[in-house]
This record gives sequence, structure tokens and C-alpha cells, in this order.
Amino acid sequence: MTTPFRRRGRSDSAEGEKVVMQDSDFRDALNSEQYEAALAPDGPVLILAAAGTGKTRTLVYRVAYLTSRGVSPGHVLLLTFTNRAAHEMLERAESLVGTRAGGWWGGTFHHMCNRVLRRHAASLGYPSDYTILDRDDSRTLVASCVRERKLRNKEFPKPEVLLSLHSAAVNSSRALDDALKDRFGDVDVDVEDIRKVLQDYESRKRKQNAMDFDDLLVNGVRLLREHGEVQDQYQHQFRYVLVDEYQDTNPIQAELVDRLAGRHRNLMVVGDDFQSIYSWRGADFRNIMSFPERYPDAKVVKLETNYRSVPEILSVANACIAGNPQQFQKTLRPTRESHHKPLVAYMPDGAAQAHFVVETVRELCSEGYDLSDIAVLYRAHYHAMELQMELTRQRVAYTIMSGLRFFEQAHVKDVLSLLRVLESPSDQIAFMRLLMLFPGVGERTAEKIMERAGGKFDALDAAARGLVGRLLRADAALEWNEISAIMGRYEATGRNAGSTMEQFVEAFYERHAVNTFDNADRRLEDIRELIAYADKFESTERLLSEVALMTNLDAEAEDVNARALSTLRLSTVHQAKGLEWQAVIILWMTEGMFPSSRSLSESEAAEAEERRLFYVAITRAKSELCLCVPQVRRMRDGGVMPCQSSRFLTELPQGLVRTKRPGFY
DNA sequence: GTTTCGGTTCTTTTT
DNA sequence: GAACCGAAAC
Repeated sequence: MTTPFRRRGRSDSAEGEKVVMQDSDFRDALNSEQYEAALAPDGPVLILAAAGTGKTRTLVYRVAYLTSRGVSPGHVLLLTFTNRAAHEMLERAESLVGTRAGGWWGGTFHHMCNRVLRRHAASLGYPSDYTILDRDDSRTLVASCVRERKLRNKEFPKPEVLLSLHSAAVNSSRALDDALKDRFGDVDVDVEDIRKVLQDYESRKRKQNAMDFDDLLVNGVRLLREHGEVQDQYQHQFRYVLVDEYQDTNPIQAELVDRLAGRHRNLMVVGDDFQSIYSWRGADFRNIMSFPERYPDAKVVKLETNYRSVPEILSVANACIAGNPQQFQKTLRPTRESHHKPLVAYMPDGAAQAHFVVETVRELCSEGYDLSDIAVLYRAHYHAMELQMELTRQRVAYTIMSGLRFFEQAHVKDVLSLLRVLESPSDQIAFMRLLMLFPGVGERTAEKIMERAGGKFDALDAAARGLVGRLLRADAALEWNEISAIMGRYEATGRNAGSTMEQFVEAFYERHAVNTFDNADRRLEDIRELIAYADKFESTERLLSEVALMTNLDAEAEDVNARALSTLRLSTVHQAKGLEWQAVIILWMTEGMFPSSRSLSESEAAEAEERRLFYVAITRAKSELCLCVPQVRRMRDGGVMPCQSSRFLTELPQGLVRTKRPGFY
């Protein structure tokens, strides 16, 4: 699908030079639906883009269109949910238009807020060098609040639960009570204690000048709401606001968008209510449903022509989603030639499923597909454990979009904690983490040391470092002194993150890792990568905030690798959103697994969301789709649990799929 | 009183 | 794998 002007954008245009695009360029590159959307006049626009209908393409051409009309890049804001989506969009737009990077404002909601808050933090009473807490940091902090209030009996909810309650309340701007009621119903919980702990959490974040992911959004909106002059500034700046995956916005994000676009009202939102799969983190697809009411003059364009999948796959997708209530009606219209029907394979158990997948992958390869054309998708990471072992045994190369993100791994966080301490004296979480690396220091001792240091630790202050050394036991103090020397040199090296981490690893962490982890080699390899990565940043502070927000970085890096190295791709359905493969295999299409029984028990609306998730999974496939249904689950204790076919399969009309029963003898 | 170690259990989805 | 728990070790 190379277009003439994309090549022109790459080769003919010098830096910053604009490529003039004419109406015929757009007509040639877009179908009539896409054309109508991309060249829509000013004002609010809602694009309902069903799966595989060229949504990104349309947005990219919208940006090109604006540019060709002389809109300066600095006046365009492009919001997406993932870093990957942002990169893809900006890259494609750049290659089309020929403008060099750095023009448009583009990125995730969290990035956008961070960028704005760094500039205006003072208005909200934060210093501009606030730290960002990732999920693990937040958990640690909540756990510490619980411990402090001596609530550690079994009845009290775990930190994760407390956080998700808090987040649910914050993201949908509701009272904690409502969130509690949703979660626990009439189960007896101590509301007061929960409230107190969460208040402690809030005040400790403030004291440490830290924001968690939710704070970035909440404070971003608060800044605009409470400071008219700041809101004015950005409303003027962003003459055009484009939002991708609008169906996944939560109320805070929707407010942010409304405010930013409030002046010029050139707001284009793109989404597909069928693909709304993030309600558990506050996303509300009613945002997209009610867009035409909130913007009565909105132009609505539907993209329904599907370029991705063969008709047989689209029939299954259309049938699967038809039963969901309250959605915009859209039907995927195929453009591709007819192919064979999707396959439903019944096998005895998980082991047979793993075998079957390997076999199927080999067959597909012998039919001419490359390994990188194939993906295995599943509802939850643990569904793929057995398959991972089988792939390793059979030497099939695969990359996994893992559940544990690169920057959340213990060893990476350990090394980064040194930088965090150096950059912000009030970062208690990082200081505690650093202390606990030393022998004989656990939670209690670390807390005591921090108290003695006055709740702060200025790593650039030799006296403060000396004090900590004296509070450690002898063997730990020896090691501390070496680290102390490295901290002392930090300023002199020009605050060089890479070399500081390098020294830290050499003087201390390498030994520590070997003694702590059985796979120290691999972890140290990660750290070397981290050190190399750090060199790309102009300052340590930039590195740290990027790291907190780019938890997905490895997935992106791996994405490139997988394509280059030709490996099979394993991924959750959530992480596969926005991607496509020639062949898709979906695991564990059984009741309890997909739909997940856990999520069904959470809320009434869960079944509809699981069905949308299944829809997302199916619509990733271009030509081949295979659904696996193991008949039993073997439990750890040796027990056997019979599995029923997923309701998403049994409710399909007759005749849409082929069936097969491999592995039965 | 704390830390550390070994064994056991259970895995949703993410910025 | 990692989080949790109980018991041994410091």
C-alpha cells in the first residue's frame, strides 16, 4: 500500500520542507468514507472506525490535510492511549508530509499531562521535579500506609485492591463510597479504615512530591480547571485536537479533551465502541456514545469497509458482536476474496493444545507464511505457560509481549533507585529500596534509618551520606561507603546517568545480583541495555519520567525485533489491540477462561466487555483464524476439571466455522 | 525484634 | 514467577 506521496515525503523533501498535497492525492489514497473523514471541515467530528477499516491511515491523512492547508504543526495535538500508537501515527504522518520530528504534539494522555505539569507544577503547589510513581511504587507506598496503621489482620483488603478502589473512584470522579459499594456490595468492610489509609496515601504522596498515574491525569485537568490563564494558553495553542481510541477514555480524560478543544472546537475523535475493552480502569464507552449529544453539530462518519480480513472471518466477527446491546450499529464490509472458514479445534487438554499449536504453526509455515505472520492470543498471561514450554522444547522461536514490563522488573528498579535518590531527596520509596539492597537491612531497619535522616536523604550531601553509613551494620557500611563515593562524584560527572549506573553495577550491584538471583546473567544483561538506553536522554530527570511512563517500551522494542527476527508472537488480547497478523490462533476458548470467570463475577456489564474483547481478538486475523477448545483443565493437585466451550462459540450461528478434533485417539 | 530462607500457592486486562 | 507464610537465623 505504498502511496506516491509517501515516497515523495521520504526522498524528495528536505528537512522541514512541506510537500504540497493536492486533492487528487487524497482521492487516490483514500476510499470515500476515509476521504470524507480526513477532509472533514472544521468543527467536531466523530469517526466510528470499525476494525481494519484504515483508522490510522485516516488520521494520518487528516494530519497531512491540515498541514497542506497551512496549519502549523505546533497547533495540532494528537492523543493516543499507548506509546506504540503515538509513534506509529507520528512516524507515518512525518513520512507522508515530510516534516521532521518534533512538530506536532503527540503522545499518550499521561505524557501530555506530564509535559504540561512539568511546566506549571508550581501553580498546583508541586515542585517541577516531582517524581512519578509506577504501579509497584504505589503498591509499596499503600502497603506502608497499611502497616503504619497496624491494620495487618487478614480481613483488611490487599494494597492492590485498595489501589484499584482508589483509582476507580478517582478516574470516574466519584466518591470512594460508591466504588466501595461496587466492589464489596454488602460484604462487611471497615469503610473508615480504608478511607484513612487512602488519605494517608494521598498525603504521603504530597509530602514526597510524587504523583501516581492517576495524579498525572487528575492534576492535569485540575490545572486547566482552576487556572484559567493556563487553560487559555493551551486552548489557543491547540487549534486542532485529534483523539485516537476514544472509546477507551475515562471521564477525566474526556474532560481533559473537552477543555483543550474548548476554544476552537476542532475536535476529531476516532474510535470503535465495539473495541472498548478498558472499562476496568474507568473507561466508559458512553463517552463515545454520547459524543453527538455533547457536540450536537458534530459530523459523524462511519468507516465500515474492511481491508484486513477475509469475508469468512468478518462473518464470525459480525455475528459475535451482534448480540451486544447499546452500541452504534456497524457492519464490517469485506473487500478481500473469499477464503476458507475459521477453524474451531477441540483437543483433550492444555498439553494437546500446545502440541496442536506447534503443529499448526509448522503447517502454516509450510504453506508459505513466515513465523512473524502468526500470532497466538489469549485472555490472560498464564494461559500461555504450557505453550511457552512446548515452544522452547520444540525450538520454535517466539517473542512474548510479557506481563512484566522491562522497567518494572526488580533489578531494573534497583539500579534506577540510585538515580532517583540522586535526583530527588524526598523520594522515600527509592531511598528505602536502595537501603534494602544492603545486607541486614529489611523494611524495619530501612524505615528507622529514614526516620533518623528526617524523612529525607540528600545524596549530594556528604554529611547525610556519612550519617547513613553510621546507621548501618559494619559489613553493610563498608559497601555503603563505596556507593557513597559514587554519589559524591555525581555532580562532577555532569549528572551522567549512564556512567553512574555503570559504576554502581561494577562496585556493588553485580555482586549483589549474583548472590540474589539465580538468573543474574540475564538480569545484568538487561541493566547493560538500560545503561545504553540512558545515554539517549538529555538529563536524568527526563530519563526517569520517561521510564515511569514507558512501561511498554520493551514491547515496542520487541515488536521491531519480532518482525526483523521472524519469530512467532505471543500476546494477550489487550496488548494485541491495533495490530494484525496473517494468521491468529486463540487459546482456551472455554467458559471460565474466555470469558474469564473472574471478570464475569465483577459486574453485570462484564459479559458484554468480554465479548468485545473476543471481537478484538478475531479481527486481528487477516487470512487464517483458529480457535482452540481444550476439553479439560489439569489442575496442579492432579485433579481434572471438565471445560465447556466458550459461550462465544456456542452462540455463533451454524455454518460459520469448520471444526476439527486433533489429539483424540 | 528483624531478616532471611524455604516451601507453597495462584496467576486478568494497563498508562 | 512472584507473593505469601511460617520458621530458623541473626
